[in-house]
Amino acid sequence: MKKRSVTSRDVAALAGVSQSAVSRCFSPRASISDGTREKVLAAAKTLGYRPNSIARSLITRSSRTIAVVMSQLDNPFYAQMLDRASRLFQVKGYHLLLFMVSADGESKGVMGEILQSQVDGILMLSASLSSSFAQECVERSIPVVLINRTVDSDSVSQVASDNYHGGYWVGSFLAAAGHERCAFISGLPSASTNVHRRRGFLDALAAYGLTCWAEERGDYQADMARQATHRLCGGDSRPDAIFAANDHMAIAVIETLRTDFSLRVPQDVSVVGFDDIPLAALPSYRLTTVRQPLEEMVVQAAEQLLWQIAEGRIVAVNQTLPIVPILRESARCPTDVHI
Amino acid sequence: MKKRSVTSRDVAALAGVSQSAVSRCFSPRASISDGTREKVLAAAKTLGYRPNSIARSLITRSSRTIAVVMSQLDNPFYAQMLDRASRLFQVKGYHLLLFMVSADGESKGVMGEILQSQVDGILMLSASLSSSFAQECVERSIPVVLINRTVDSDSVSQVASDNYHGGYWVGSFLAAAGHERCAFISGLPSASTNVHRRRGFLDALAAYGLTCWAEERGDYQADMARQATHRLCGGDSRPDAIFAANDHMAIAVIETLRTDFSLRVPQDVSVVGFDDIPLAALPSYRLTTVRQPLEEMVVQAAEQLLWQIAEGRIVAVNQTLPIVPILRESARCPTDVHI
DNA sequence: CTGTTAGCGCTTTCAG
DNA sequence: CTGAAAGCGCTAACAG
Repeated sequence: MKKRSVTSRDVAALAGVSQSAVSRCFSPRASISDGTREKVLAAAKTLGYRPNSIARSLITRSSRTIAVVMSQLDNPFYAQMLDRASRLFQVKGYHLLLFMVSADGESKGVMGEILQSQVDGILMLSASLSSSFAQECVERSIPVVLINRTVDSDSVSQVASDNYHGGYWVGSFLAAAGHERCAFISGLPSASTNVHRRRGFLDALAAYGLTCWAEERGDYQADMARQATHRLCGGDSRPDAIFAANDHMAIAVIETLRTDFSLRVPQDVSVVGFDDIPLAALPSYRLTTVRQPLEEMVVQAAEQLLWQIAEGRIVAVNQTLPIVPILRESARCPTDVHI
Repeated sequence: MKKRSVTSRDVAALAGVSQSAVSRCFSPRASISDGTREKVLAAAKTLGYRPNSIARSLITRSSRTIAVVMSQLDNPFYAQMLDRASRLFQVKGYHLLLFMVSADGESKGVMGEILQSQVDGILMLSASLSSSFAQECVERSIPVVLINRTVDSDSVSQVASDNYHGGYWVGSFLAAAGHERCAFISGLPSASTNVHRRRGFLDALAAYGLTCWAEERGDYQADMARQATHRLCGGDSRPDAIFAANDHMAIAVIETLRTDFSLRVPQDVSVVGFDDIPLAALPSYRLTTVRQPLEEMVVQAAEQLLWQIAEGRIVAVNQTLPIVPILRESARCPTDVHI
């Protein structure tokens, strides 16, 4: 057991004031005279007193804590998002409680724990939320914001980049450059990001009178993308362009193409990704990709969460942020590029 | 304000039992009859009751929460560690509270917040801890485990890989292969990992009658490593081997060598890293490096933390885990390799 | 096995 | 401005 810690009572006794005076001393906007404050602060210092935020949370009904749910910390894109979110909330006086779930589907158990942990808000970084859970959050008036994932509920906020048009851009870019056998390596089939990127890609291809030459499943994972590349190029004919649903996979595709098939990128096969992770810019890859406004997405999500918390009510907002095509050298370009 | 939530009282009233019966129902090993349990559970379900863990923490003096302090989420090595740690603690029924600090030195403010947040333990992932803080943690009997960082205090536990011998291996490997101008790109000067890797490297070189040809500061950051490479190779002569204090920098070094100086690795310059991040194994790099037992380090750190928490007392232990040299093709090999 | 009774450490009216 | 008093929701003796 932990040894009894120093309480506001102890400080009060030493300072010769009431316990509530001590409390006021550590409350932002409470009226207290300078004299008392000094006595209290002095006593607090000698005793090494720190207000117990658990007790504070219990009474204020606010833990100043945000739950972050995510699944893929190995994808630098989400690692970076977490980094940003953490620093951002820290500045606002909130702490992050981290929950990792398996890639697909939410862990039912985990969501239960989140609810019990009395967080003030929930941030889902590309993790799925069941509508029954969304419902329960609303009932407890805990705001939820999904980043890059949608849910069948009109009560949670969503922030996403324009995945459809990102996919559309890739499709038209590839088609305009004269590619005729465009393949798609998908992300998680259940992920809205994947669905939208794919839809956009297919629609663009169709607009050029093309169909997707082949489609393989990659689940947003590097090693699955590697296998998908093998299926794509192992036969008699092979694609002349591959759109991987994210950069993480696209890098794996490029490596596989070069190493296992001695194919050059983009001379033999064009490769396009999605996200624009730092790695994509390295000379070894020079990956043509679609940049998601990472920073902006986090900022918007945080703002929505914070605003709802301050307001004390749930106001669901759907935001779609514009993407930015990034032209590098991993894909052959149309003669004159129309972005 | 949050709407009043369902409490154990409400459940008790509906189930027609006492409030403490409800409490027992949700406590692991409390004696309660099946009949009562069913009634309570039924009532709880219809009301959507979830025990408030804040209130529970207040009385049990245990938040079942671990603070994780780290600075570099962009380094995949630490992202991976966080991932592992998170899942590991989750299984044990603990939650992680994430605190990001600036790369060097601890944020004084952050450590204060950690103390107030009443965590049961603190895990420092390559983040520094001042001895005064270590002291304060001991006084509150909050166990602390540092991973890959040491602190001048005999009351906190430390888990690290054998950085000295890792560096030593690199030095002797490079020297044995006949390299004569070995350069070192350092990590953070204040980091114990950097100090030990460097010391080992220098000692090995000395054993071969060599000295470090040049030393540049990289602070464990990719872009600083790029600049360091420029300083190293921009002059009249250049090193024939570069030891970067971690893989993250080594990758940047290779890219820079190839792109900005048209140098081949390892024919013109050998490059060795440290960590063995997933990227290091990619065909584009095939980085010779020193693997740290990531999984094992996290497991050991978690065990120590959990054990101390269970025991209720601080027992500082220093663990040094063996490293594993990974031979790939980014560095020229000695004719016959003695590992 | 169950209900009653004290609090955990703090914030927050409410008088003075 | 300050102290006294009443809980926040729950656990943990303690009787019955």
